[in-house]
Amino acid sequence: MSQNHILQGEDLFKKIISHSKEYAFIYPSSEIYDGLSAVYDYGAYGAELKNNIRAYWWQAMTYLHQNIVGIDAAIFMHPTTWKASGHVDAFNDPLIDNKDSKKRYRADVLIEEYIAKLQDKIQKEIDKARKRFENFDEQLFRNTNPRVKEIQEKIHQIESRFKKALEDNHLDEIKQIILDCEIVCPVSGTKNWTDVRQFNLMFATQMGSVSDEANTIYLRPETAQGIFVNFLNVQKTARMKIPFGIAQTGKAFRNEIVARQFIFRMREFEQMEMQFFVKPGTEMEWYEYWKEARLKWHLNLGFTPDKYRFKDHTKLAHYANAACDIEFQFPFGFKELEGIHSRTDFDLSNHEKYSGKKLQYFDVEENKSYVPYVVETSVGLDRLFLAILSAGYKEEMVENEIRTVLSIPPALAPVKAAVLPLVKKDGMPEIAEKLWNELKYIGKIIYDDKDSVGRRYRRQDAIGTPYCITIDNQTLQDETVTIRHRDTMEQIRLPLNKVYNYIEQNTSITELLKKL
RNA sequence: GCGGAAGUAGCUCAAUUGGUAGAGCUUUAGCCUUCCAAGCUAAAGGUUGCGGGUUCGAGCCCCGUCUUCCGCUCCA
Repeated sequence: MSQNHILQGEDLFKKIISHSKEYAFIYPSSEIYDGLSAVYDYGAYGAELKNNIRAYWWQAMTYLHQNIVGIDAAIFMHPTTWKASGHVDAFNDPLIDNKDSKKRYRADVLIEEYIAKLQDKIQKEIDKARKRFENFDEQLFRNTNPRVKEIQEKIHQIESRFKKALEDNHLDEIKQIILDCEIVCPVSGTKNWTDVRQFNLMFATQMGSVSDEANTIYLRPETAQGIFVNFLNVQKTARMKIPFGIAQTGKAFRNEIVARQFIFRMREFEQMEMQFFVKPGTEMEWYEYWKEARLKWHLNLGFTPDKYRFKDHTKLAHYANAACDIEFQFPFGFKELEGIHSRTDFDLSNHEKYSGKKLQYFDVEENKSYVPYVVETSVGLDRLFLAILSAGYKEEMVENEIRTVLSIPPALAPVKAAVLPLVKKDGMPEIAEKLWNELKYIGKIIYDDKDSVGRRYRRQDAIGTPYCITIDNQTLQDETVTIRHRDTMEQIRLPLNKVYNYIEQNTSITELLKKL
């Protein structure tokens, strides 16, 4: 009998990475040139699996809801988009490292903390004086006390230097301020600093032939803004009434300081996002609704529920009033798979402000216009891909041999079935070819007549093919074939003319959606 | 970006003190085979990540660089 070979953690992760490459799922980008850091390409079966995951999401969103429609916005967007969204400010951090403690800090935070310390000093002087004098006049004290005046002057100097340095993007000057103020590392206590470096998480490029500042555009760091800027277009032309959602899948780009863990954090990645527009005040109900709906969608894939959990955000982003993640147990621990955020009216209001265009909805029931609130669901397609691989990868002992099998949902499997003539003679290949030609409209079907049938079964196990159809001696007599199941290795016998429906039913995304 | 470890065939790994780059699996072609990686024959696959240096001679030693994994850090 079979015995599970328990794999976890780093061992499992390494196996998945090499399995991905060996079986045409994922390769490092531009590998013949040594690869490109944190960029990967999807191979023959990887691309199929990825397409299937995307289809499962897209159909669940847009087919199963009357009030959700999809769009496909461009990656390039007007530069002001990213000012309105907050990405220009929030994604621009001057960072500095202490060489002794190896700790990294935001240079602007170090300086601000130093200024705060000076202000504490002034406060102490004031508190002391308050105790000493009756009829204490704080303003007078501030204006006259030489010690306080001196510190106040220093703060003023640093602030104006700092402000100018930030505006001019003068990183050397920011470092000089840190040195001049003799700011030390809280951990090592030394002033042994590296240069200040700017980390902009957005990739910039030029549009048009002349490269100057004005032509700088960014590769989108999230797909959501393509939905927000199209809010009115979609609402009016697709005739949507609140509450309604807009769904989109597509590439996004972030110049991560550290991008790691295989395809978990890549510089180029694909998001599947749905922005749900609701009446202000009802957002928390919808937030709860989507939390449940999204978890259910994940659980419907059939992996054990203990691999998923919710994690509430304690520190909320600048746009959110509630946020949580659906975390998945990857080989390297529980990590974010999907984010569900209540984004308030932050994005739409800001786009109103920056564009000067009204982005409001006229509610006939309320007889008034308002800026809708937004509840967002955002999944990383690549992360989901990795989740499915890591949950599905198994090594079993079968008669003292290791059987490697990708136990992934049949509806998502890159190859739906393999057609195998038991031997390459007696007309079996001809029947198999004919069957392949019938089945090919279902999805990717493999024909294989090389090597022993056992070996062919194992090859299909390794890429997660749920069904193997074998044409054998009995087929020649009664037109039945065996269908062998990937997970149990058990076989059933079926008439040739029933095979199409059997495979189609058991591997269709539609059937998976019906279970939701 | 810092620190640690690593990089040899598609995959997993060898290669004595610095002395002719190998094996298993996989792949391809064929033989034999009637249900779970069987056997036989043959073939393919490498500028040892890349670039320098030391040496009569470098996969091995030194320097640089790229990539990956781990730990920090970062993740609106």
